[in-house]
Amino acid sequence: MSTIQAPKGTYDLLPPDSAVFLAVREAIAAPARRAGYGYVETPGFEHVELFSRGVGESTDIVTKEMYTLTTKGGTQLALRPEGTASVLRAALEGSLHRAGNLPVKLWYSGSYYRYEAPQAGRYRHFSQVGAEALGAEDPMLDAELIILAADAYRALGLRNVRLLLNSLGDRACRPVYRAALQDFLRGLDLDEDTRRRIEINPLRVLDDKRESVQRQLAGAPLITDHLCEACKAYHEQVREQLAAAGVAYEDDPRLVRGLDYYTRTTFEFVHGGLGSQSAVGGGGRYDGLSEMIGGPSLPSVGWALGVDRTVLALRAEGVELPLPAGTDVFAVPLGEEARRTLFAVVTELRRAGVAADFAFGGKGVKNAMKSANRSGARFTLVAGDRDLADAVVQVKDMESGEQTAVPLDGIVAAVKELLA
RNA sequence: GUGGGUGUAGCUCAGCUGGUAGAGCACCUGGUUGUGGUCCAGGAUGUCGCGGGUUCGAGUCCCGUCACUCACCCCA
Repeated sequence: MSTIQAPKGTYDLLPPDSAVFLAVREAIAAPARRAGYGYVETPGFEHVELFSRGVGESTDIVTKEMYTLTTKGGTQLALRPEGTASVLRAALEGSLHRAGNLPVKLWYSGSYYRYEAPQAGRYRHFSQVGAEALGAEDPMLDAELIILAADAYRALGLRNVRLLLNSLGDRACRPVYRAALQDFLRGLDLDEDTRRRIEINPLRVLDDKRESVQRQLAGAPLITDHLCEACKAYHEQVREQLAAAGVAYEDDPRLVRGLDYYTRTTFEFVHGGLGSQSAVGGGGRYDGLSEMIGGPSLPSVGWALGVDRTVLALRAEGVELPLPAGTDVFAVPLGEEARRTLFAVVTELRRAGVAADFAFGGKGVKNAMKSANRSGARFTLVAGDRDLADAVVQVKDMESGEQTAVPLDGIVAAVKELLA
């Protein structure tokens, strides 16, 4: 046991579990890639202002959850707490929006950092896969993204993911609603922190999970009743497309997300198996974000799905992903000459596309066979002096236990044939 | 930041009102001079989180401390 441990709130991905994470990442990204989303990768840290202006000065993320650092030159940087602002910044900086092909569709996968008290499903270093579609105001685009996410969860075999849907309105109708909500909230019996939140970001009070607060919110004005005609029509079209695609959703007029940049469509995928957390993924439209970080008007929509939380959800549902075997063939040599010969065969097999491994370390046969068994290989190649004298290799089927001699000079083709 | 729970073998954990540490699994060796998974026989393994105190004696009681974990807040 080493004295130095991983920092609080972080985790290592080790075999065999790491294979599940890899598969989840791949499964979440796959639908987006098929839908024309290109891969984007941005730095792990950015200028602090990107997040303070983008994500919002009043959000928890910016006020208390960012890892910030000052460079030797005095530049204020922050480890990225989320992906959208970075991706938008990168797209603007790379002028992707001027290539004349809107929307710009991008997907990404990476690590994010928030300084929070860790608990089940919530880490200081976490992993998410995201997709963003920049520069188009089209309800079908909102629907496309939601469908892609829903399809990703379905492909993974998750059955109990629920989709919550809401619209937060736009520049025209949100301020009116905001004021109405503030009026209502000011009349409630709330603690000091929450009262402050009423003035800064009243919508987020709706998100408070405390029973004492929720009870008082029963009669709160709903955004749904305050949407302008344009927003109402837009939202209706998103819902229509989801229904047409067979994606089940629940209208949740209380759904508010923790980032300030959302407008109109917002959604959250929730799951009951994550401890006290519920969101496995979420996103929405952010028509004003580009301007907030100094860019042109670029109405956009996107989501980010948590990889670790998706893994938790899979575990909670008892879903076992079909993971490809790591090793197809395992070679067990007996003696020095056989070591050289079989090592060459293993190299050849790998070059021919067969996952092959070798008994390293000069272990005894019994031990080497044990390694072969643990590798999960379908076949084991065994060879010693006797076999080499006959120019053959013993090919053992690890399921049936049957073993047959195969000529050495046709071994790769023969093994490929057996695996086909 | 605040509260609860837990720290004993590689892993999961047992250890009652204090008497010098245990199980299952995993691991290793042999039964099988060149064969795994099953079976049988045998074997190794611990600063009982750390520091202090009480005691003839502490894994067990007391104090402190650290770590992990869950929950509040918030979110992926």
